Amino acid sequence: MNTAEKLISSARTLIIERGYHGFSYADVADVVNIRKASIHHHFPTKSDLAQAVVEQSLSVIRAQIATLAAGAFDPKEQLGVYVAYWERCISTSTDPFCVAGILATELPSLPPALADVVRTHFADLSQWLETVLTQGAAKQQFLLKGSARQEAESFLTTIYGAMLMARAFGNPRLFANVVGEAVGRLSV
Amino acid sequence: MNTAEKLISSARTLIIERGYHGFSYADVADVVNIRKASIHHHFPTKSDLAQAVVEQSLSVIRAQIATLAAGAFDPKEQLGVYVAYWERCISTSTDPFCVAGILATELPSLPPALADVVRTHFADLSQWLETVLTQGAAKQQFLLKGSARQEAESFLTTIYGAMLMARAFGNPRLFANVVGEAVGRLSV
DNA sequence: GGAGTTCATCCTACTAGTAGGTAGAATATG
DNA sequence: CATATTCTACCTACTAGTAGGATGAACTCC
Repeated sequence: MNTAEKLISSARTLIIERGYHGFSYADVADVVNIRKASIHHHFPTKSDLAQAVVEQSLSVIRAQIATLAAGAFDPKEQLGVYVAYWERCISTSTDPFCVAGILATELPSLPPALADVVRTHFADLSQWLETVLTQGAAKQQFLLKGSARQEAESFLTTIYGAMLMARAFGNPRLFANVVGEAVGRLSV
Repeated sequence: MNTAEKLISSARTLIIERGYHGFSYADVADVVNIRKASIHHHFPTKSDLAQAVVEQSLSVIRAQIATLAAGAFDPKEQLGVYVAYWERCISTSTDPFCVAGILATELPSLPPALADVVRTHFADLSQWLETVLTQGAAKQQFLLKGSARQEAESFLTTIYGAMLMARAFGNPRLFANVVGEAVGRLSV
């Protein structure tokens, strides 16, 4: 892992723990063991650093969307992998929150360029989910009560709400319980 | 409205917009039109001020719990009032988020005393909701698929998740849509 | 192949500005 | 008078960001 990657990684962890306004270059410098000023060589501003963190997550989502466009995939399996990913993150407490979720809370006070990336993250994520649900319904894997768009919004509400409630109640298992029920409701 | 109340009110608005780490005494001083140092007379520390904000919300919840204990109440109506309150807050953009929800996101980085009040807020809120659901099920107003505790956790997940998604997607109507569906699922 | 040059990286030392908080005097208010 | 409230003035610690230099690896050119 090169320096830039280390900076992104530690910034990600810090944002998840404390939010954008809750961490500083000094914190990152301590973790990566580099001088504060050196961070500016890689990321001129704090917003740039945070943007890089979100863009890293975004690239994963975009890769998934590309897989979808490529054709053959199993919608139910894709949704399962997505849910399992977060269940694992939260139950093991390694990055127990989505960085875009934390930043979304702070959206009105974020630098405009960073806010844009966060909004793009949710736009792309919901587009991916909508496609998965549409394709899954066509294959009789899912039973949608409303439009794919509505169902995607509801499902993301559950995912992000459950992250927040797991944190509020100090109970990582809450996530798996609540999300598991939502998946069950979606399945035929 | 006396000075302390003004301070609490503006701190509430600022926390909702920017989070605990995103506002300062200088911001509050600007809004209330008072010197920064004068705030310390009413609230010695920033944590004290934020605690007062959460405790104000908490007292409303506790009043509701007391109403429940007193006996006669209509569970379905109580839930309707709760949901309508937030729908109004979010659609009119006057305090479009629950202050405890914002602070819950920041929980790991909050001063311990403040974190305690936030956790108490969620403990009391879920207790209230659990009672409402239990009583409503007894009166055949609600149909619970799991335990009242599980249903309360799921419902709060929807409420707080929908607040977050409404902010992330910049669409206040998302809240009413998603929460409305959750209420429908609960109703007989 | 050696000399000069460019470039990325990281450093020390610094800036202006803001953070939360304090001391003590001035001013209201009962 | 006494108490509550607000003020000016200040403090220390920290913020993001900058200036300018040291190091060393890679590239060019004769």
